[in-house]
Amino acid sequence: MKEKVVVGMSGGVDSSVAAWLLKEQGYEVIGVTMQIWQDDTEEAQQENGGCCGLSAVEDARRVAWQLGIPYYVMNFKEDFRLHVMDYFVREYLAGRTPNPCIACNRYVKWESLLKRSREIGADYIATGHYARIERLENGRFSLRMSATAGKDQTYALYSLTQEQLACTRMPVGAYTKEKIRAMADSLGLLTAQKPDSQEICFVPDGDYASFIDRTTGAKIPEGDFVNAAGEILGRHKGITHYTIGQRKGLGLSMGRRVVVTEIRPRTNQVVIGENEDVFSSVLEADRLNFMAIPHLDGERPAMAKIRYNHKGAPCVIKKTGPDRVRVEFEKPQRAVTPGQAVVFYDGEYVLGGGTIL
RNA sequence: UGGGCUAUCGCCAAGCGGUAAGGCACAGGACUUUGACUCCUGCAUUCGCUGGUUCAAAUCCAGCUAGCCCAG
Repeated sequence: MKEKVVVGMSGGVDSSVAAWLLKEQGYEVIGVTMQIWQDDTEEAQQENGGCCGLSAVEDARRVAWQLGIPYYVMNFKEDFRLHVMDYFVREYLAGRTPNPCIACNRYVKWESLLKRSREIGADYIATGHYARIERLENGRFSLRMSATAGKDQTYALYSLTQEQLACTRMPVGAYTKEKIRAMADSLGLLTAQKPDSQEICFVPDGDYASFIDRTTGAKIPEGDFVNAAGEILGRHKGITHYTIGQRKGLGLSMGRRVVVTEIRPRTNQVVIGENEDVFSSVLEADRLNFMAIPHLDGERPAMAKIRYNHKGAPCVIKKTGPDRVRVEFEKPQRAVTPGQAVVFYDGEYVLGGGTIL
């Protein structure tokens, strides 16, 4: 009896090849595309699909047909709205900078999709992420960076639990992006040449601030740009337009590069300072999840990434509470931003991670 | 209406007779399954206005206009 796996198909190259690889590995594969934000009525479906757009369903359906596997579309709009879009808006209004992809992975892709997949008899779920799931000597499951150096997606997956990792497959993690495309090409998959997705999928035009305005139904109020001394430097377009370390789009010509150093939702102020002011050697994080280790005892050295595209920096993690750690970097890091995730690594393996406070 | 100073891209600012630096801002692109960051490209045929001197002026001269400062 073959083991059954549900592959989340986004309509892109990676998940297309993932489905094929699993079939090759002997699984009974079922293709599923998660409908998460597309408006039923909105037919203005641009070619810009992101990871879950319009053409996504058609492309995924065709690939499934090419591979000869059953294919379904599952509706996760409610979960997505609740755990991703609402969270996204809430965080920005609170002056923090959310990472919607991480929330989507955790709540929608793994919680909801896994649950629904089990309901239809699947043993596993799989995705086209560039990461490897491995079982360590200590018996725990962990994520290992993908074989493609510059294309590692473990950062966005740090919140997966042991149970979730145990029943997940990420077949493309063992290959390079080039190799995956080459496979898609030789298989004649129509998604072979689709460009990588990017930006926030539910904000195709990239104007997330306007998206927040539309969602809340109210224009986010303008406010003052101030310096550390409290002097007013100008007017900002609403705190949702900014994040720590940002220097573009400020509209301030101070004669030198100037950046956002702090966002104060209470007073609706955005603090401006020098680039040097935005470097920090320490950070605090909570909402922790551990992978390679069951929990943290005392302290331990590690490499930490504070954003998706961060090379990682050496640090020491110190437990400061039941669900709280203090991270001390060897060297100051630029723009440690509340709301973003900090993910710890031991070599290529994910130790765990949390949300920056 | 005595005296002095200054007027160069949206902002700041080089230039001092030889045919308009740079920075910031802005725009476009690259990068990127988050926001940012970073990188690349673009951005004054023109120097407050009008004349004059000169082969040649943003650069010298004159007048005008505007702003600032000091005296009244």
